[in-house]
Amino acid sequence: MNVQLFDRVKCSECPIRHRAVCARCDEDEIAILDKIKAYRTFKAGETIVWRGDDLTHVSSVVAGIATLSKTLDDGRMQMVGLLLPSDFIGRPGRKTLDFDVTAASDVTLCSFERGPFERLLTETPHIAQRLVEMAMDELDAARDWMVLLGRKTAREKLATFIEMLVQRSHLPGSDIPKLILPLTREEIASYLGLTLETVSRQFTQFRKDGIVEFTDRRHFTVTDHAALLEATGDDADGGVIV
Amino acid sequence: MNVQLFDRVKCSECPIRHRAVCARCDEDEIAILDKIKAYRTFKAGETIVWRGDDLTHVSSVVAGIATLSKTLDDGRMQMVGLLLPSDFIGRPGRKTLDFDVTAASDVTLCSFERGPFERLLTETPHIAQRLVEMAMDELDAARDWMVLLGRKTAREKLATFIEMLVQRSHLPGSDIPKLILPLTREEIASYLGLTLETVSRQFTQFRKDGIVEFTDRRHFTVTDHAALLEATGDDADGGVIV
DNA sequence: ACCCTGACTTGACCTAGATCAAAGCCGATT
DNA sequence: AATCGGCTTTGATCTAGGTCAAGTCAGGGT
Repeated sequence: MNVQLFDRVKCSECPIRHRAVCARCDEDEIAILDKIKAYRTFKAGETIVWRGDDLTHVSSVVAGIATLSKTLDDGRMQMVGLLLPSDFIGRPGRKTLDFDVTAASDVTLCSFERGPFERLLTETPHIAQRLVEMAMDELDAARDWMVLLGRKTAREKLATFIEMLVQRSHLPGSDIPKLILPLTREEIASYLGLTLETVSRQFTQFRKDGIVEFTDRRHFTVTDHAALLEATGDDADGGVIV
Repeated sequence: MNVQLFDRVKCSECPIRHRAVCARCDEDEIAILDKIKAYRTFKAGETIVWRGDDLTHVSSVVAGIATLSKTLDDGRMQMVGLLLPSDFIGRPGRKTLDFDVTAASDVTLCSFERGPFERLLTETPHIAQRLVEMAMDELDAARDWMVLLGRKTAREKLATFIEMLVQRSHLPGSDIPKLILPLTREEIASYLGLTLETVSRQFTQFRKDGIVEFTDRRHFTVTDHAALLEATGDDADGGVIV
């Protein structure tokens, strides 16, 4: 993904136009955003926001993947969120974040200065509404993750993680889930409350079970989606009765 | 807590007047709420809202304690939130909840019918703002809990739970934390991602370590608050340097 | 007073996943 | 093409916390 390229993209052609914080905006509102937005990019591994730092910008992720994580004094780390394209960084009424935001891959953000953006919020209910909606979705996701962290086995955790990738990257048209693994084993472990060794072992098991197939370390396909769902430990059926 | 009593309480004398969803309302706005509110009570153990059920009312907890919990098909359960007085049940733009809400003790709610309340929301920014603020706080709490569930030891989990009780029930004036344990060992275990036996063992350990002292099963005092903080595993010092 | 009953404690044992340690693998660098 | 340095895999061992199984305790009802 080329920054310079993105720099010239109009909102109307933006890949996340209909999912991001601007999703509900009409043409006039988009025109305002278009004027005050600025793309920013971060290399894989760079920290986008430090916990507690003054948030100069709020942003939408346009491309790439970022992680939200918290660290205990002794170094133990827990990821508390994963940002994929269209996800938002920043919160109404907060100047700081209580976690680090890190680029897991190269990341392109569509950013707004916080001050102007918050002023805009008061005048543009479509943005405020969408922001609240997105925050509510995050809260739901956080609670699902609490169940995963508190009660699921290592196998169930990894299955749930893979299924989440399928859900989030599966475009309604296509049907063969060919996936890119956006995180290292260590990062996945941090997300799932496991160690990297356990994650690796579970991947191996899924391979042996014929549930996934790797082409290389970062690319794989789900070869048995039913078995994957079964392995998540969640209410498996979405209403399908045979 | 007597229902009949509460039925006659004016908002202006309500114990949660300045912390609940109505916290920012002025006298005129409160007058409107006062007219459409209704108290409802639930006995300990009763379910207040079933996951997925149509939410007829939204409510603030006035007295008592309620739990939010999710259950996996095979019965494993994880609490995903604890509602204390002033906490809110219901969400802007949602007709259902994705978890069960259960009365852990006898509970008194201040309820509004969902329809009228949501209409009110659009006209009363003070309520909408406060609701968003409270949701954001919940999201923060959920993320802290993810760290607890994913990375903390049993001892750290229980210490964090007790410290949370201290924080939430410690009125700024008083200074001897004499606490009521609002949950059974099993419920605490469900909240902490542990088993009830482990919770019991850790309580015993804290007793032996002289950190807490029980008068009976539900009442105790924190006798060594510094040691309690130390045991939580969090950044212990709130800036205090000796 | 005396059961019940449900909540709690304690002990013995077991296991999933952590920890420690050693290779493999692969892309980047020279 | 050889070396290097991050990842990743795999194996051996350890342990925190789960599981199973007795008790113990306290309060409420008859």
